[in-house]
Amino acid sequence: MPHQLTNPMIEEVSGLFIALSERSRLKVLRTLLDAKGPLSQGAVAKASGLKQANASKHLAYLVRAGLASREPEGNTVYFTLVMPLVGDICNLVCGHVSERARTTYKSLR
Amino acid sequence: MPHQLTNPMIEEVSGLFIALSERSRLKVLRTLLDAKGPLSQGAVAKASGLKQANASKHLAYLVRAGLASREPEGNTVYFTLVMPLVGDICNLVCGHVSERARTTYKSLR
DNA sequence: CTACTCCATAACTCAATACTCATTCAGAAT
DNA sequence: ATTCTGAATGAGTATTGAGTTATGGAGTAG
Repeated sequence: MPHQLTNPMIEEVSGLFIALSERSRLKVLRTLLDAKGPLSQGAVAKASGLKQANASKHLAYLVRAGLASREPEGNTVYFTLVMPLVGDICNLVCGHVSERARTTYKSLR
Repeated sequence: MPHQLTNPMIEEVSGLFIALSERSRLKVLRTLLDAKGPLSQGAVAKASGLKQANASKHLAYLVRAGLASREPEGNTVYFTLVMPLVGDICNLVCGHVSERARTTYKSLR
């Protein structure tokens, strides 16, 4: 049974997609997705090629959006992806994108 | 098997999510989703509460993004959703959102 | 031809936000 | 106490994009 896209839902859905629509944030997500465990902010910044302040903001953003969790430990702060949705969406969308790429490629031959 | 979020893919994925992250565009999508057939631009604008010029831009945007198709017919232009992805994503995300709403609600009692 | 409808586009305004730099703060180590 | 490291935050800048208004074009009806 398909879900209905009600007006109040549009707010939330929009928020979620905004969180997922930014290149830098996607890099952070990929980093967290690859590392299956928690990563410190520094590690995320380094792996995704962002500066410290920027990574900090994007990570905070993801936490606010409910996509990541934050756990301080001593001096450093560890972030983990809140899995179910992100993985599913990535699979779905990446599948679609590569599918489309394949089709486009074929149609150009 | 999970798909890999490669660097070039990030461009595309980002573009797709940007297309899906705007309230007005989501309203247009919902309108097209509800009407299972093609809709004229005017009909879309009216049903989604957007002004003509604005609806025109968003529809053009969706076509560019590969989410809708455009078919002129005489004087008017009909738009249709390119289904598979949009429906799937909506189901996935709407399901997640309503799930989270339910959880939040419960945790507040 | 004229008038009307439907759509696209340009110019503009305005708000949002990504990025950087600099600073501050907290915990750890010496 | 001082120093060092990891992280958060504020100010400032630049960019992006949504929305509106107004105009032009293409098709249709009268």
